[in-house]
Amino acid sequence: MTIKDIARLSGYGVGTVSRVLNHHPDVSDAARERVMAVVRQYGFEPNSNARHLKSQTLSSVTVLVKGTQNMLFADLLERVQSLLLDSGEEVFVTYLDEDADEVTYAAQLCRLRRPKGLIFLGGDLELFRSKFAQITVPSVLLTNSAAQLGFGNLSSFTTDDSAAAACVVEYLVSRGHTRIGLIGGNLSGEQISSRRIRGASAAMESHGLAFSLKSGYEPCRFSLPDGYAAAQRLLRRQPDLTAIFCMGDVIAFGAMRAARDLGLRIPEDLSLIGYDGIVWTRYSAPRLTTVRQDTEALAARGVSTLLKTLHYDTAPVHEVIPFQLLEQESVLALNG
Amino acid sequence: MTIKDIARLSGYGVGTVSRVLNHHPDVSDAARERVMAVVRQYGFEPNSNARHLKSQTLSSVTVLVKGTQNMLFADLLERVQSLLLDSGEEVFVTYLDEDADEVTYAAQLCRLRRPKGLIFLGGDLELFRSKFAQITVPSVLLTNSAAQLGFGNLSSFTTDDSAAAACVVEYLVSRGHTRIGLIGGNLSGEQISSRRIRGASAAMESHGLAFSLKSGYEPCRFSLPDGYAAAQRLLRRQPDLTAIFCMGDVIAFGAMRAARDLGLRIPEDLSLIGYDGIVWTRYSAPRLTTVRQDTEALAARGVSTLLKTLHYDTAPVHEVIPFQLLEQESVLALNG
DNA sequence: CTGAAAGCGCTTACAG
DNA sequence: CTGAAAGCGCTTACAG
Repeated sequence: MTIKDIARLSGYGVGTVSRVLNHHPDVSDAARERVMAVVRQYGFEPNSNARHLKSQTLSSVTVLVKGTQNMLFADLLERVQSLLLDSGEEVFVTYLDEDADEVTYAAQLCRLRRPKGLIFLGGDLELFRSKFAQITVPSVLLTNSAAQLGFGNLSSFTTDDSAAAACVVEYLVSRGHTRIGLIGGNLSGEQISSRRIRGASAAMESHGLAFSLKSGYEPCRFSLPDGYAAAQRLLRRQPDLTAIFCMGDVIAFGAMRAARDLGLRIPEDLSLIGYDGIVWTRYSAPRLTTVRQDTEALAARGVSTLLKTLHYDTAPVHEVIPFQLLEQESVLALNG
Repeated sequence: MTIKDIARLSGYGVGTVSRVLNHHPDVSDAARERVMAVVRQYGFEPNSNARHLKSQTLSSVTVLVKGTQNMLFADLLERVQSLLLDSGEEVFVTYLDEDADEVTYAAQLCRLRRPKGLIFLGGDLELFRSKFAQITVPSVLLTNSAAQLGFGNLSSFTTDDSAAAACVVEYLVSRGHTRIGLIGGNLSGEQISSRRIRGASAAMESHGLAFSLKSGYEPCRFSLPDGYAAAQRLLRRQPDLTAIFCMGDVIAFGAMRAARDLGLRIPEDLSLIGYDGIVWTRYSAPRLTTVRQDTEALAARGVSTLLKTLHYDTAPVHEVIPFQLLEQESVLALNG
């Protein structure tokens, strides 16, 4: 069943059928109705390859997810996909390793697949700076800011990671904590987590707390086992810590288990604070105090901006989405 | 940059270039080397739409994930995608709602996108029985058995859900539990969970335990909030339960929180047992006793079977992958 | 082993 | 408003 069959069956030419299918205005109502009747009768679906070939028009929106274990991205992905589908866009999802080069991958994808737009869930700014120029389709980066990069086709929406991390430290200090450790993410490049780490360590220094990245920080990937291992290393090295700030909730839950296996109670013996605000933080025992990123707003703003830049030629948008310190049960007040 | 440019630049015709690109044997070494040199020099990538248009050859493998919150599928997806990529297959992922009609969706996808193969992560057998006939590409169903359906292009790999559920009940009974509740999944249709529920309730009956689906079972979706709500309903109705068997780990963690909010300690006041064996079960407090599905084997067997049926015309395969009862810390021995 | 040519199923100026 | 025709970038018999 091709457009030719529909033409024959409806008594019109293929041109007219094509125009009806593409909601072209210059078609008579009679033709539109007749053609659609036949299309519906046979359940005809135009061949996507052929359509994109000729029109050189671009196919679906592709979402690149950096890291498979990061529940924050799972949450964002669900929202993004559902918003996109609601707008009638086809969605293509690809998972990349947390340490993969998402920009090079995306560039190759563009050559092969000609997506009409790209949404990055997570991204290393250093890679964007050096390689994004080869990508020409409208793109949106979520959870990191590309404002400084100045690409005409790249918007971004992010939490103010540095402020949020500082806010966490303020909170811990206000609860009497002075020996605070840091776990998770990576300082290399400009990964999402690097601003958090820098923000937190700067805040500690501004409070005159003795903190060195070398002894008070352990990098790790965003997964339970990695959080577990990092917390063990840190707690062995610095057994007198009263609080650990983890750069992701998943990491924090790994750390929670590690602390318990070392005989520590949460929060009586060790306070723990996460980042992201995934659903699990509200179901754990204790419930995890964390920085809640507004995934609803991130997804909504990201998708609507992408759709806009897909249709009109608007300038890129860069926004900071407010976060919220979600005070729950995993931090003990030492002073009160 | 098209194949024509490569032809011009290499001094050969487009036919020869195409043959080189497709590893066709009837090409001279000289032509192959010359063409590939030009291809590499310009980083040429053939247009995927055009390629698939003419050859009517099929594009990528599509993975349909039923349910976004189900961590078991996240685990399977990661493995499946990585195995497929290792074999040089393009992978396309689509998420569907837990209650969506995956077969109708897949059929439409086949018409539009012409995937070369399909992998279903979860599926309702009733939908497969009534509608899968319209799908003609090689397919694999994971975590449910399609053996009884007899489709020539549908393989399946699953845990023996009914035996596993019976095993859970045996285990609880052997620990002295007699008042056991059931949470999660859906009895309607032939969802993945329906065998578990039937297997468990049959095992209880065979032990002469008073159990009625009506009062001892609460259906729910695979998510933390749904598990929470279902456990609350069940515990309010049946406050004297000593154990609850949850049809998924995510549900069990929701139930754990609900029990605690009702003032119950796990496992001292209430034993909890899950299903799936997701990573979180090994990091929670208490660690969750659960049925561990062998995701590594499910993914490996599923992918290798799909690849085989993609290339040769082999008969479908249906296998039961052994499960393991992972005894951890969430079940109390009442008789010990 | 290679080239010229037809054709995959659609879209889109171009006439009318 | 509509049709006939060219063409998107590739693959694949068909000759040679």
